Amino acid sequence: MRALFEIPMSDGGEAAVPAPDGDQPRRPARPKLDPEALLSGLNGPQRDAVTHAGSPLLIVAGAGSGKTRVLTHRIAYLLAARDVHPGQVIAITFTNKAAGEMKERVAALVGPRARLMWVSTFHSACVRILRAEHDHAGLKSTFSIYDADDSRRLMQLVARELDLDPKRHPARGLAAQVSNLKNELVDPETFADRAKGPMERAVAEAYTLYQRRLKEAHALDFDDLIMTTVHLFQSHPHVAETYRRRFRHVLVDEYQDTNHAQYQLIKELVSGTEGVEPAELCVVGDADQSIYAFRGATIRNILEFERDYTNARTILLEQNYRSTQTILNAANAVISRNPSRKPKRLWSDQGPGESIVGYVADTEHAEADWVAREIDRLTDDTEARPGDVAVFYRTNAQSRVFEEVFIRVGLPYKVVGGVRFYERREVRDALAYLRAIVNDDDTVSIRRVMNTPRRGIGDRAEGAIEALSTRDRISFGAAMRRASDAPGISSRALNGIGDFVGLLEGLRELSDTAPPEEVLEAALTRSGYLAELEESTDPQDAGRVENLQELVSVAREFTERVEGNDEQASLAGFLEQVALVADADQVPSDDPDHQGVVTLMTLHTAKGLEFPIVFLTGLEDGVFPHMRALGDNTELEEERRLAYVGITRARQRLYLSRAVTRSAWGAPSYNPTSRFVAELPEELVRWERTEGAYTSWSGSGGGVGGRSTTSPSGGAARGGGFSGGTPKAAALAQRLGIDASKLSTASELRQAPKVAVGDRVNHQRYGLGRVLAVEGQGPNARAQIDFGDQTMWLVLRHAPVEKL
DNA sequence: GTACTTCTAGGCCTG
DNA sequence: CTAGAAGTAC
Repeated sequence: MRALFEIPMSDGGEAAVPAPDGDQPRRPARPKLDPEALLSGLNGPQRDAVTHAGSPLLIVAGAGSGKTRVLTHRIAYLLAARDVHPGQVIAITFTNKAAGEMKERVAALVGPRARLMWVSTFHSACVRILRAEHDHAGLKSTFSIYDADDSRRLMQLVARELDLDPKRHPARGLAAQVSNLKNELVDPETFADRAKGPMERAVAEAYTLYQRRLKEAHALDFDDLIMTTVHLFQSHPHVAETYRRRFRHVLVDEYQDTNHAQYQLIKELVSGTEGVEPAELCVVGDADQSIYAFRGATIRNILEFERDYTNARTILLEQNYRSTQTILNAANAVISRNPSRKPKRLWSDQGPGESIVGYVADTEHAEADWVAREIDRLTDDTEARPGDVAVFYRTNAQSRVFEEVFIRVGLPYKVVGGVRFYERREVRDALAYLRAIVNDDDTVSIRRVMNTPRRGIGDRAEGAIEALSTRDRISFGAAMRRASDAPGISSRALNGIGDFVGLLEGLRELSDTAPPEEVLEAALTRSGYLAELEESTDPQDAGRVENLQELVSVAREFTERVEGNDEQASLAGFLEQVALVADADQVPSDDPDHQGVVTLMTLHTAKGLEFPIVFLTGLEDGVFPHMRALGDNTELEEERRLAYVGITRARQRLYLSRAVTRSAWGAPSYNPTSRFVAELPEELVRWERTEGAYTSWSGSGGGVGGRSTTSPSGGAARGGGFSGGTPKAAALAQRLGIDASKLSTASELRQAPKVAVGDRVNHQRYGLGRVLAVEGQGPNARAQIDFGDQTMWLVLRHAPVEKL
């Protein structure tokens, strides 16, 4: 990593002159950056937001109001008109994608100098600070970062150690509560003091031990990254002062999504100390788009900004450059139902545009049929390409029906969400190997892979090692090296442990000289992990091998990129990169036409995106708004904001649909119309079909035959899958700044497997079978397959069948 | 007795 | 789909 406080010469060759504050008279502008040019093309409020100087600034940016443009131009303006040095700017976003985009757009305005700014997510910024100040924070520089899954595993160990009843205190729940406490900056001692009742006391105990185990493992979980940084600033004022001196301009995007810890972090950064003036703060957000309360975001941070920061100025951006006025009217109507909301009304000069179209289907299948037919009509009329269309739903489970129908009619699509690349078991296993190599104290990672693949080390042996480590107060890794001292350990287990210890040592040695991708490959081959997958007959394992290959390429790209910056490619650096990238965001590719296929995603995932055509589906009370929100006004308001987010994604056409009956958990349920539909002014929506129009023609998905499109494999993914992680890997690669086109796309498109009579095949649902007959060719090929208990004809292109 | 495999129950809201 | 339980193999 680059030295933290290096302030090199700017690209123009001019010496950097840090400006004490913003309000000084203008100097002659740099020749390349004309402040006036930065303001051209902006509307009034946007201009004000860019030029405002001095007091804290809140930019309330409605959906589609040009928020990123304002932010990037403001940064450029600071440099151009106010002589701010880029090294004095820190801009914080929530996703890596947003950070990358902002960096790019600022660089386009101000040139390579942009590299001197910190533009990063909260988590990345904190890691950067903690790595630099690790000795002050009591950490070793190679600390591990635990994601939610690692946290849960550690919590499970802790809960077992404390003999907590797993029914009353599931690890998941404990981890969630601890996460909430950390987001509130409540440390274990404080919570233990105030814990009341057996439930809270159990949580307090778990939190205390969990935190101790984390420390022993030299690991931080995701929430720790923020909390530890805040505590570091509070307990080491001189450290805080260093950063306060450096960052004279603090900008925060998506401020409505900040939790208390993040709020406090910002507060620490911008508060003045003796001899240090407070930094200039600018936050951007939209309370109406706050949809992350469930993970600690608190809308109060944005609502109370003016109270938190005296002299604060608020600027409203209400002109929308994305949607038609009809769509905005719908959005305004829905969101205005939220009480105690600050008034804001989006408007557009694009005119009313198309009417919103509504549809009431009898079943969820009929709903999906209608969506497919409508997309087909739009594409046939060349009003849109599939890539212009997005289908939104409340929960991931709802995607299944759409996938089934889209596969059947041959409509190409992709699902965004679901199991992410880095969440896949094989990827996590591989990363656990790497973490065990880097950090010998990382108990969670060591325990994860010490018997993967099988080495004959079972629960009993694991317990014996743990007992030894407790008894002799040594780390789990150290105890493993002295396994023969562990009482009651079997010789079989001892052999396996010996193998594993030797393996790690060899890999550790290799990692001193070899780049990450080589260490990774060595770990996978030497451990036998790869061989086991390659020999497996389970068709899923082929995809796993592919995913591991992707991970190796990701590592290789990392090495190449880092070496290009004259930095040493370390394993720890790679792990850090992956840990941060693997966090919260999974954002679809930025491909201008969205890869030419219809995009399916949840409403939460849709935030920040836009599509010419949007289908908002499942508009039923109990589905959207979600059942769990129906009885709670606060949650209902958040659901309404979610509706607002969904509606405002649409540029030209908005479709609304619901199903009268929908089967959930096997049983059909009848849900009333979503209350959000009733909140729309009637004249905005043209209902193509309403309840009571029982001319049911669902089921056939008619009229879409004869296509020769290739269906993406996404449909098979959810059921346990054929699609490897390739699309996700591509997204990951993109976020890592890697050329995704270099990644294999072989598994992206599902081709009909070529089979002949007598071949053995594996069907995702029906299992092993033998081909009895084949008929037709190419996309139309069908095969008769004997599955033992039944025989059936299947269209090979659609059936989740794999040749063995 | 230990490790490993198979089975089934419980779970899904959203990142 | 994942974790615990029961069953099987060594």
